[in-house]
Amino acid sequence: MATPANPSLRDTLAHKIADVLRANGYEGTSMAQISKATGLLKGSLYHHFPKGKEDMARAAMQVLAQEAERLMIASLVAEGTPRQKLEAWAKGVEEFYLGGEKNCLLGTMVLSGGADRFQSELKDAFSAWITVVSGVLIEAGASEQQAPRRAQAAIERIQGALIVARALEDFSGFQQLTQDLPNVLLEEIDD
Amino acid sequence: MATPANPSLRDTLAHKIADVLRANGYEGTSMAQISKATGLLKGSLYHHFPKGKEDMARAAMQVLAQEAERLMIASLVAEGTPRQKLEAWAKGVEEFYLGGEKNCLLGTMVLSGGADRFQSELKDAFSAWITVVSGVLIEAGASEQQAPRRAQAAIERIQGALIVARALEDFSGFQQLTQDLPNVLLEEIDD
DNA sequence: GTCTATACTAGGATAGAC
DNA sequence: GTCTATCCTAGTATAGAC
Repeated sequence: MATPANPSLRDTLAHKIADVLRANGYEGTSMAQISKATGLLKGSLYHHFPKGKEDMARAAMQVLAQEAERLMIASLVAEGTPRQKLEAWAKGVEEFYLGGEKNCLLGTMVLSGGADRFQSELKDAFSAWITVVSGVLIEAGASEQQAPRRAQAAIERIQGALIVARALEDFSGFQQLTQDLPNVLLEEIDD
Repeated sequence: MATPANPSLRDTLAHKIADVLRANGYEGTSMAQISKATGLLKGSLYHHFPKGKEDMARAAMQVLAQEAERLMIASLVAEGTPRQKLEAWAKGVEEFYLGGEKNCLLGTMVLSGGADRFQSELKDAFSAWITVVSGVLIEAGASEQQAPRRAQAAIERIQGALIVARALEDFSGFQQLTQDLPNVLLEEIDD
């Protein structure tokens, strides 16, 4: 199951680790911070993540992928009109990133020294995300050429909005974005 | 002058350091990497940047701000129609980020552990950038409410496109963006 | 202005007791 | 499964010769 009712301890830890990584980046996160965030001392962490920090980051990416699936992707592949799906998606985006206050772990990894280490995971995650959004746009009447471009543009905008919001210490731009997303994506769908 | 004909050694070093920081983030960049990139041994670097790594990062941000001024901002405040300015700007964006292959130091800082340390600089830099682009949009007939939002959206998109391009190992999306930017910004300017 | 040498800390990781 | 203790390296920074 994507989100089990009784999450394993490992998953619970991974979730806390994900929070630290989202806030500080891969190289910017130390074992000491992880220890503090999880309440486990260093030695104990290696019991759950034998390969150390890289292992933890991978687990963090996995649990967040599950949460993203639940909050954002699921609505895109559910029943409903394209507009309904995109509106549910936008709402999930808002929730997943806590109105812009939590960074995207993927984006953070790309810019914080994890790009080489996790290249294939990052590529796959973004590709998959673009593909699903693109599918809804095709369903809404976009051309096979237009749809993926438009989907990628939307995801780019989300990534950028998170950065700019954090820099400006003003999250209204991100919240504005999640409100506008469905309309922007469906606008002039046939050109 | 923004870009002196004979750049000081410190500026030359700062530029090389900026490249490393753009690629690896603040916490992801070590003195060893900086030493290799500049050709100076650690001890020598402290002669030019007494306060160490933080000093170097600040200097890197300054020289890149100058380069950004020259390549991107200058055209926005020069003579010409809004469209001409935005087209020159988009070309500068393409050049400044080397078609998407070089990250934005500002965005990188935000996500790689430099957000707290350089908060005020990051805020000022993004604010200034948004303001200048917004000015051109107002000149093009956008409302005082619409212009800054649209400008911020464009800058968000640039930031996000850099991340996604790097993750996908495909820079065509970024290049597409720089081509479309002027049209997107001027589209339906009066709503 | 650059070098060598060195100090010192923090970071990641391991072994083994409980 | 968590702890303590320890190892080792890499990290930042400093002092002082040249």
